[in-house]
Amino acid sequence: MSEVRVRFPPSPTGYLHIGGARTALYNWLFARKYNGKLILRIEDTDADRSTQESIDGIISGLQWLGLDWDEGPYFQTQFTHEHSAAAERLLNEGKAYKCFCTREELEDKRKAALAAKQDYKYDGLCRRLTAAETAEKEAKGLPFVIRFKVDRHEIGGVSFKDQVLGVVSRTYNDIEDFVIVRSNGKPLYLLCNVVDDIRDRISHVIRGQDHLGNTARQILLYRALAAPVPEFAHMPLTLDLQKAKISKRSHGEIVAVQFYQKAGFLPWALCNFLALLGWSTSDNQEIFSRQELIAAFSLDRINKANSIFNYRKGDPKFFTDPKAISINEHYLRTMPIAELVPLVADKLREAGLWQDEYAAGQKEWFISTLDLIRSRFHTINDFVTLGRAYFSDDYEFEERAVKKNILKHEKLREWLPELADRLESLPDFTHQNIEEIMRGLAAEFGIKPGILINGARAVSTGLLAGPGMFEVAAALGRERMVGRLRHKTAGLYK
RNA sequence: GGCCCCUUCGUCUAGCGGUUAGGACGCCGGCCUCUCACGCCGUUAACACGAGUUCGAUUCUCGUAGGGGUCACCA
Repeated sequence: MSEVRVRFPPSPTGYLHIGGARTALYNWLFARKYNGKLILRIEDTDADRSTQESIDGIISGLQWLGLDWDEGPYFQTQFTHEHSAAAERLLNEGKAYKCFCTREELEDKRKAALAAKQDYKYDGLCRRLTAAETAEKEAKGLPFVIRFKVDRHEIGGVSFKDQVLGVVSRTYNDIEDFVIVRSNGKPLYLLCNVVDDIRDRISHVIRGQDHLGNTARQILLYRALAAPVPEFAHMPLTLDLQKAKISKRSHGEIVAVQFYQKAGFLPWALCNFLALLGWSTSDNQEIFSRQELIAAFSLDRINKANSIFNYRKGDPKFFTDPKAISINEHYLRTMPIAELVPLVADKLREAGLWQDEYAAGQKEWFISTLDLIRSRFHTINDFVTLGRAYFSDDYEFEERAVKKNILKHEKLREWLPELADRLESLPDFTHQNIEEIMRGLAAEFGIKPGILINGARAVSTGLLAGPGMFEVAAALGRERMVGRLRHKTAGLYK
């Protein structure tokens, strides 16, 4: 294979959504696998809808995901003259023509065709204009668009071998003379895209299947411009549970990459999940490091069928596709703890819970505490919510925890402060010693150890569930543990 | 409606003529246990339908149905 050059060309009309991110990811994987180049090109020709905010969002989203590019960002509007020149060239070579039909005329014909249940395609009225007629209309100052002249003499059509779909064909008859330049002189997407891909020497166009219908027309353009036609790979689309294409408009932030960033996802976990949405290996491996995924990725193992992004609106436990969550959890508890530390530190800073000591004198404590609590967390946000009691004395009490583990046993009001006394006098505050004390005390009281243990957990962390209590106590430290048992217990009975 | 693409458990998927149709997530159950997770073990659940080709079709072909995409002077 000669030099691999692929591109990701978002139009900056909204945030980066997961479908776009997946397209970017597949392009990135392909480029990295073949030591090629990934080009980022912002397709901002639609001035009305393009915004700087959107551009910033797309770029920061890609950066967060760790998808780096080699060239760009280029901006399509920077090359308007090239697009126009290409149109001019096609016009001069007789491969395109000026069309003076008005929108109204076209609209009427379209409606008439629709009413008669006929398929509408441009009838080629202006294609049949003589040079003199064209000149005359132009002299009158009539506005015109430029249409590409689709070959009408040759039978057959355009066909290409899609890297995902296989051979895809379309007859010339099904392709109308499409507009390549607006009446205001601005070139249209179909042309711009091809001209840019030619200039950027794109070897593989990897994009969504929603572009499948554009491909035949674009191939015609490549040929007319005497440029080599790239390989195409059309990825399946991502649909929602109702099988509608996911979009920013109808699905909101759940499909925005930024949402996952805010929700405490690990960027690579999201990439890993996205990679699996429409692609797989023959051995069904599902967890991949970067290097593994780059090595394993291939276009021909991209699934042909659309996949469904499985999320249930309004279910807090599954606020997004459960598989995405489970992959995130997997990384959360298996990734090297050293890599997790800075990510959690950022979240703690945002929440105002960070202390510089965590990176200095208490570094070892900080690391081991994260390690202790991470196995039951779903996202890194959980460190500042469910994990709050480890970093602050100001934490909430879960109602169920208080009810079930405190109020149910009236005597805990005395037992827990007593436990505090015992713990305070412990020579070494290790979890083994703590266990000995707690079990011993429970025996003295003649109660099941669980009552004392769960009560202590509820008071010291505010939660119903958590890691083993003796380790929790050790992590909290003698001072905080004793203090909480002593001073926070009574208040819970009010 | 025209054109194009697609169709295996609820979801993501493996399978490329002969399999008890496999895995993952979710669900449910169990083990572990101070709780909840983790981990481990197990259960539930699928080849859209109909013809053909074949000794034999989930797999190949053709229909039907269903789904999706696209039909702009948006990208």
